[in-house]
Amino acid sequence: MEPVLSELLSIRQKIIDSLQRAAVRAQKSGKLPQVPLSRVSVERPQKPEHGDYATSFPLKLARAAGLKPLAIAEIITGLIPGNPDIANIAVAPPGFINFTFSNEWLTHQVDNILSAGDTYGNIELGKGKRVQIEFVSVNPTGPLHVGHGRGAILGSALASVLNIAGFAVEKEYYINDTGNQIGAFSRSLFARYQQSLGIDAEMPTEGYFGNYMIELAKEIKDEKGDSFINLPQPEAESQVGKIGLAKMISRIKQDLELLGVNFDVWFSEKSLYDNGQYSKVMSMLNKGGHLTDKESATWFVSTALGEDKDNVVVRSDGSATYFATDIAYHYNKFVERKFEQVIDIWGADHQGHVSRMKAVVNAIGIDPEMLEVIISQMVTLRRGGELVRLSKRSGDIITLREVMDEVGVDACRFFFLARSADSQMDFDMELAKKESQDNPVYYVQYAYARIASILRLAKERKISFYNGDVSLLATEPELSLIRKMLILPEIVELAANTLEPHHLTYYAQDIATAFHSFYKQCRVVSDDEPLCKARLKLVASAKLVLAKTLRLMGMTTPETM
RNA sequence: GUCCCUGUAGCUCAGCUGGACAGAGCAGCUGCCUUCUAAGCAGCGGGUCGAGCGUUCGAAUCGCUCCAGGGACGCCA
Repeated sequence: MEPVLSELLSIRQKIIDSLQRAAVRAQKSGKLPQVPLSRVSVERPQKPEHGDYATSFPLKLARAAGLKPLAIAEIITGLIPGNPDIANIAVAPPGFINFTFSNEWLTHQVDNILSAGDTYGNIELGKGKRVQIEFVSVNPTGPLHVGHGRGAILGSALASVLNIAGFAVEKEYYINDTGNQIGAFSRSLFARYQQSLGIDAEMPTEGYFGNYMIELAKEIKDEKGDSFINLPQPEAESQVGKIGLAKMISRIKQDLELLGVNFDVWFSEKSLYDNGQYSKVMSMLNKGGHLTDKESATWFVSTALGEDKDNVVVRSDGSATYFATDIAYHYNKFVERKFEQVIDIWGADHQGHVSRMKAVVNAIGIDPEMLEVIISQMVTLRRGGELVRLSKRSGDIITLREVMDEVGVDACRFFFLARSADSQMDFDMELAKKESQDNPVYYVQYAYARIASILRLAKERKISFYNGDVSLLATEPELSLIRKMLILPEIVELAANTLEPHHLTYYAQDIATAFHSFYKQCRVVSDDEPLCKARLKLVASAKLVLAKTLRLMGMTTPETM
């Protein structure tokens, strides 16, 4: 599908170009001294009276040029040729130039949005660049909790944004299916399995004590009977562990699907050993002089790359650390699969891992800039103000599943998405439920449902509006709504550039506000047939914009509420 | 001790690639349902943007120093 070039982004570029050319022309004619011209940028003014776009270019130029900013603004403005799309170009103190779209251009965008349809909001920022985004990647040794939910929602929304921003995105879940914790998991599960058969088995001290392990063991007992107790213990642990692991993974998959999160690839850590890539990258690092042996273990010499300490990659017992397989994994991403950009979303507890991972990426000859790590900060779960522990190893936790069941998937997604990954968040379930009446989630969806209701009525009355004349849209609420709808491509651009999908939630509320206000002030289905048709076009285009935004956030679009 | 994140209205948070009098939701207070959904609209009140210094024509935004909260510093992942 070929993305439709955004009219908004192209008119923005035209404004920038016209400013640039006017400045050059001013210099040629001697009105402006020959000083280096910085790159012109335009921004969106906060106040509507300052127009649709504004530049502070004259202010930036003033010092070097030795002229008053206002004078420069006047000179440049005088040299910008007329454009029917721009109704007004105004100079404002202390030296801004403000541009206001013409109503003709604005209203025409309604038709543009309608013809773009589902592709409205798509931009060509990524130019097909191959991006891998890896997130969640929770050890399959326990159920997902709310912190994982946050990462999952962040990752899936970011992937959607990057996708419509023109990147070739691949979503991946890295399954830690080998190593220490899997061993502990298997031993714990086998102990629980024996217990479920009435055998007095002892849980390993490093084991997983959550109730889900007891249920899991019982499930295996019910399905497979007592056949495993006759095997030698290591064999039995391994087999029971394998079954348990598969069950855990499928449970995680189900929870994520319920949350509206899915992956293109489920990548097995174990496969890195099976296909030899782990040994390959280790010998590569060794050849590069990045490894050293001391205290009978093998270390990655990160101090040589500016880190404050070295890190073990192979333990004295010969087993690989988590860091070591992560090196192989990133080698696989960059070298074997040739991703041009890799985004990892990790929890706050992995924050110390970032710089050594970048160092190692550098050591295997990859520009560390190609690896982008987003740290999603902690979620503190509360219930009526009381703190709920999140530790996976100790007993009972509130799972993501329970939270989803209690507050609803849409609300979950919106709440988690509404905060930037950088800030810790308190998630009080009682509050989330209590506030659900006056929730921003419903506010946005309600706007959508109202739109659907209008279009239903129009259909009932058999009003066809394909030939509506959008130039009849002239009142303030109508034009404000159009202006808000136009921003979507810029929001997509912003979210993709900063990797911050939380902007979407604020945009969604903005557009809902503009619509609710329009709805209150402008009757759509009426006897004034030409106006009715024009407004139906506006409403239909608003539906597209709202649907697109909600879908990007992974939320549902209810036709009625 | 070192490193990372955060500190903006009573509460939860946007804004932070410097720009025009600091924003939203919730909570509080006023009004508005004979017409497409009042889960809505219109309005009011509420902030020394943690503190200080600096850079700049201009700082919530950049730099430095403090203070406070959270997290990380394992041959765990």
